[in-house]
Amino acid sequence: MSIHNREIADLFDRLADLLEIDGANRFRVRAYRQAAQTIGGLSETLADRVQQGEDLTRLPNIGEGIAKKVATIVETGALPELDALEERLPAELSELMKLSGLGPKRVKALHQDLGVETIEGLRKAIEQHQVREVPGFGAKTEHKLGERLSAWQSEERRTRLIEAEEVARPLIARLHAIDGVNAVEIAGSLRRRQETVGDLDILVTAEPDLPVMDAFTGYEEVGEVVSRGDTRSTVMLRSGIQVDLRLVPRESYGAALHYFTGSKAHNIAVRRMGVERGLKINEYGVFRGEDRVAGRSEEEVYRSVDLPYIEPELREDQGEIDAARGGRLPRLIQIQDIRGDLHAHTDASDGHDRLEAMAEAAAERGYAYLAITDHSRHLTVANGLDAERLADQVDAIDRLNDKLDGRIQVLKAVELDILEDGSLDLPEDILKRLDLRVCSVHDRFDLSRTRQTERILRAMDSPMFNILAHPSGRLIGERAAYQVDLERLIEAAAERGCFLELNAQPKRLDLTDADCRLAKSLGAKVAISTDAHSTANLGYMRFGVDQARRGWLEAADVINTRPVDALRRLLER
DNA sequence: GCCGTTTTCGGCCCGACTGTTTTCAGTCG
Repeated sequence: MSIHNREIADLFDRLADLLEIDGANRFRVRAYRQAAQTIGGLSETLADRVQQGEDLTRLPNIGEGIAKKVATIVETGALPELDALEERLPAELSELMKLSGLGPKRVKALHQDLGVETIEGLRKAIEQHQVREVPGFGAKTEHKLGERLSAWQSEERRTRLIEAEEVARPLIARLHAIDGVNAVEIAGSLRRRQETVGDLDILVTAEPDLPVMDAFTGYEEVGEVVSRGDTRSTVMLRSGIQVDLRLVPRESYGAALHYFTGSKAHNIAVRRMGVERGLKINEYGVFRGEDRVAGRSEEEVYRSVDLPYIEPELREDQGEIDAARGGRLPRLIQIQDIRGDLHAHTDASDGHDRLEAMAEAAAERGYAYLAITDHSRHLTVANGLDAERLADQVDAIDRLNDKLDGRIQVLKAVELDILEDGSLDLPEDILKRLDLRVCSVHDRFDLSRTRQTERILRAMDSPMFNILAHPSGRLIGERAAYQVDLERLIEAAAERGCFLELNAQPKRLDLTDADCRLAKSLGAKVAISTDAHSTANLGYMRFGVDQARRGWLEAADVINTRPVDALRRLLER
């Protein structure tokens, strides 16, 4: 099996870590990190491209040297330069650098002076008060490191977007309530709508001398005040989420929002464009010499480097700057473009609400259609429907549609299990009575990549197959994706006139942003669906749309932006 | 180590906060 992009990127990240500890040229270190970022963000499988003899130097941040190293990794699975370095420096030192407060210089000092090689070794050194004796360290640093070490090991996980929003909401409200505060904005990865966020970044603009920092560090959910200054403070909430607050004057709003939204790589790229134009871009504005020439709005910042506004979801330095420069930015899909939901359950299987209630709720959202997709018989834990019960539901939907009088169309559908041998869970005669069939894998996640891929491809061969639901099966932070060749599935879907679901459940968000880009590049269209198990769940649609935006999708790339007639035509195979 | 409508060599984003320092290095975002 070929090596994943993520694994290649990790090798370069580890190489960068150890080189940094070793005191190598910092720009060389950065080059490896940038290469790792490029590789990690690719939607195509790099190993396949290498094997096809493709020239990797076409990729940003990949030159002759790194291209050669990638080829070696693909061929042998190893990076010789990293192996050589690990002869001299323990590999786990790069783990130590992940601890907040420890960078390359301090890790090197701990290693050289105390012989610390592992996390466990650091713990012992702290307990024996050896760390405070190392030059550059002191008792206070030692104490803080000890505290962070315990907290860090108990949980080191990113927070899902929906939970981060819930944590942010009351804090935002508290800051808003301060008299004289102009704006409170969520920035960072939450604003970029990344599926998980590491910390929360909040930007405040206010008149001078307001008690903003007091309100922030005094918030009742704060566990530890990590740092506190006049313009920037960091706290750790009791929930384990770190929050950074940045306070700037009103005229810096746009520059600060841009700076604080990131991503870091995007900011660097924009600032570099500034340098080329003789401008200095920081969080206070855009400057030519001493003169501020822009910074009130993000648009101004972009305009100063001759770029159009770039949506936050695109700011990953994954080609958006080039696209902006060339006038090729996508017109990202918006929530208002969505005309219906194609995956929803009722209490006939494992949903909470009745058919009528689901239809009403969808109509209230302004949808033109809602597909009812209860589970099929094989999924017994979800009370899956057999042919008979499904036939009853089909009749019930017909009656309901008559009653609804065109306010919304309820589509007759099913979420059909793909069985282990690739056959579908219900006979064709009942499936033919449906408007569409959403198909999914709910068991045997352990199949080999080849068998899992063939299983789904075989299912797609059936003319009954319309949409592949939650294509990877992952649950963010809980369950990894099953092994499958998604690229082949996407190609197959495009060839056969099938579609891929972007499941909008906040813990699924399956497809990923990179998968969406891959689907678009291979000409496959996507259905953004909530997989709602209650009327409230229909509101998850916005998370799916956000993920699609991160995947550069436009309304035309998504089938449930179509009116119902056009949708029906698309579903004919 | 990468990169170039100025450049194939000489640059490489920018500032805040902390702790250990007597003026700044290290770390972080």
